[in-house]
Amino acid sequence: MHDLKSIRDDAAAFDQALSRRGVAPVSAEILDLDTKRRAAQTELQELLALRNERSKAIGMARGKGLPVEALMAEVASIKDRVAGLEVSERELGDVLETKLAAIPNLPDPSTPEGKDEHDNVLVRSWGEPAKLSFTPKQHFELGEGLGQGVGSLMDFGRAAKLAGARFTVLKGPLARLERALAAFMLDLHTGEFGYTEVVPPALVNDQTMFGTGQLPKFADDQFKTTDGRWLIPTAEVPLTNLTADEIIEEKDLPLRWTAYTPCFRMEAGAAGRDTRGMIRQHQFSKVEMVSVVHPDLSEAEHERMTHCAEAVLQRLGLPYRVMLLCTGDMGFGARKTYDIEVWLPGQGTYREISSCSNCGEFQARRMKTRLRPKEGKGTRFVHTLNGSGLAVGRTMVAVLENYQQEDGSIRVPDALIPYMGGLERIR
RNA sequence: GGACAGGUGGCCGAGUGGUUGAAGGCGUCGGUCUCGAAAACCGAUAUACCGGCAACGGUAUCGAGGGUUCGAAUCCCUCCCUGUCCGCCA
Repeated sequence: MHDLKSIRDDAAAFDQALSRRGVAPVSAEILDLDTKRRAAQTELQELLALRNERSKAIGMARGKGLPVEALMAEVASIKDRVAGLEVSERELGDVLETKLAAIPNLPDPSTPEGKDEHDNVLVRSWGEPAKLSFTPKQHFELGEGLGQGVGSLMDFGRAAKLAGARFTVLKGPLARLERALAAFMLDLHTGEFGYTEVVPPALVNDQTMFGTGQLPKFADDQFKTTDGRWLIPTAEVPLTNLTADEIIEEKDLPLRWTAYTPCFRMEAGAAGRDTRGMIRQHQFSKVEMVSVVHPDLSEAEHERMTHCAEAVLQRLGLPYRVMLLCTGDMGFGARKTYDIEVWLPGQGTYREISSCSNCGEFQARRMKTRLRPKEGKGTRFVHTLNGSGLAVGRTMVAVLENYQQEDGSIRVPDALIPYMGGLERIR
């Protein structure tokens, strides 16, 4: 959500920043609505002031036993005009809100301009893709080769029977691998990086989805329940909204939260993409990191958070690269995003496994999350950040493909062996 | 799901139609006192928006949204949430 004052102050700069994202100029329309709404508001408030003043006078006159008929007639005439102005002020305000709510965040100056993922910029890479003496398999070939029949460790067929396409059933050591990965990630983020573990609701209301920017624009990407709630597409939604409608003391910042939750996505626009395997599912689990920070510190926090996500891959020995997303590939609420892409030997390519975004005050304005500074008066909007630390399903894919052996078995990464009850090889 | 009781400022809590943004207390901040601290005393202490260069003025907000009224924290309706009891249940 954008600050009307900032659009008023420099409409050209606002439109220019939006144009970097390929969004057509909107400031003229917004400012026109804003002007009309403020005019209605000012007139309304003047009338209300008059009404309040006269009403008080009625009360005082009554107290003194003086006649009040003339005053009452005057207030009655004000009332009709108030009703009309209230309607037009509200309608103008609603239109304005609707327009504003659909405008994406402005890109940070350091976000490169570009059309799509081809214009993303390589920031750094870590690890060397292993040179294998055999032709590596893709994760689903490996997974489906483990176990047989109803004992299959990675079972897409029975998942389809239970729920349809884009679901997976994991069993035995692969089911445990999912749990091991999640526990390993949570231990790292809580034990070494200062995040507090949270178990949030996986179902949230409209307001919560609005706060982080999923609504109103992206309703079609979400699952909605019959009682009007939404299945979270990411734990970013409940974690970030923990601070909604709050004024936080500066001394209590930064807030750093992590949660392991299922995530649900329609994948409406992804027909035909990643149809095999568990890269793109309607349900997947993810360990998410969220930070709520003082506005002056969000850039540093963004770098820090990205390193926290990278640390997971480093300890698992999985090669990756960090990409700075261009304006055209960035999400609705972000002003700057790093994607971490892990090397998948079976696919012979890097695939996204984490996305770390600085949303600036964009979400804070939608949520009404402010901070009270130690010094000085008033409040400021906080900055919010979120990042995957990491997508658990995709991390499993990466482990399978990078640790595969020629016989189709999977070596367990050293860091995970304790979490696997000492198991060193999945076969 | 049923019955009852509630939802007031950072917290506790008063307030059942009139000059109440809201008594009182606690907390917090500033000051007096003190070598310093405690205590005591004095003062300050919500948010958003509108108008204004500013000083300042105004509007709204007592869970949310409607309604009644000249005027609503106070009366009516709907919804949400909390508590207690009952039912059910992982």
